[in-house]
Amino acid sequence: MKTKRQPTVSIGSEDAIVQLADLFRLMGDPTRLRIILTCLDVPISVGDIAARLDLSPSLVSHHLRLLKAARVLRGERRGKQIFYSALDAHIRCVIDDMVAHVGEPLDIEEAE
Amino acid sequence: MKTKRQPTVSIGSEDAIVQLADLFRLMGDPTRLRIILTCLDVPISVGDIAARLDLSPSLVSHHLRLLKAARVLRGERRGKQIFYSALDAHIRCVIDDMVAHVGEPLDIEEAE
DNA sequence: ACAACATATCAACACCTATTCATATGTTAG
DNA sequence: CTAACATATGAATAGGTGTTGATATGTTGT
Repeated sequence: MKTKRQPTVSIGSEDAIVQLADLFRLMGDPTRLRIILTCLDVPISVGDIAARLDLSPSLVSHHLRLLKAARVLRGERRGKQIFYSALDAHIRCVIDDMVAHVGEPLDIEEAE
Repeated sequence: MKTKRQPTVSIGSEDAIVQLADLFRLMGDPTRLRIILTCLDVPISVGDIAARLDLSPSLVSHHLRLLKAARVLRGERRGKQIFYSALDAHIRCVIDDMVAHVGEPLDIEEAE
């Protein structure tokens, strides 16, 4: 019996790795990561994201298209505006795990 | 009482976001992600990584430098060879969560 | 219908980065 | 010390990508 659970998708597959890397790359841009974080709490419109993060609506929309295509966020039309929110809770888990990683890696010697 | 635990690092900070994005960006390259995955199981030398992934030792070394600097992997010299392994278990958690995300996001309509 | 607003798309540029090849550093055995 | 191996580093290049500004699409009101 192994302690670690079997992953849902076989990691060895080329396609799976590329798909995973695509998602990580999407979160690897500070602007896009900010947009993701802004959408995690509550659905928010494109204009409000732009205003809160001090970005042009055009840029926000560009990033939202990528995030929507990658199924990180989903957009729901409500009148003129479109409200974006996280598609599921996994992204928050991923971010929390990474925050935990950043928070405590300083127990090894820092030899250079 | 909130259901979600407080993150270890305040996400709102600019530096924290950039640091997180840096880590995600590192995992956002398929070659680097493959290297990370190869090191997760057991410490492995640069040459063995290159051989297993069919990459040049030079390229592997380049990526390992970045991953070591970002504290994703650690290198331990053993004779002529240097064995790389994950610095902590968080990276595996991050990947597992992302795999879970990839595995089950197909419950919403796929309208295009 | 039109006007006003919200969002999306297009093209272009500047910047970054992954890869390759050559070379350097470091380690062990003889 | 030299030779052979393992890894690291440097420069150069090709391809990718974030950002901007202009324009287009879509929606609501009058």
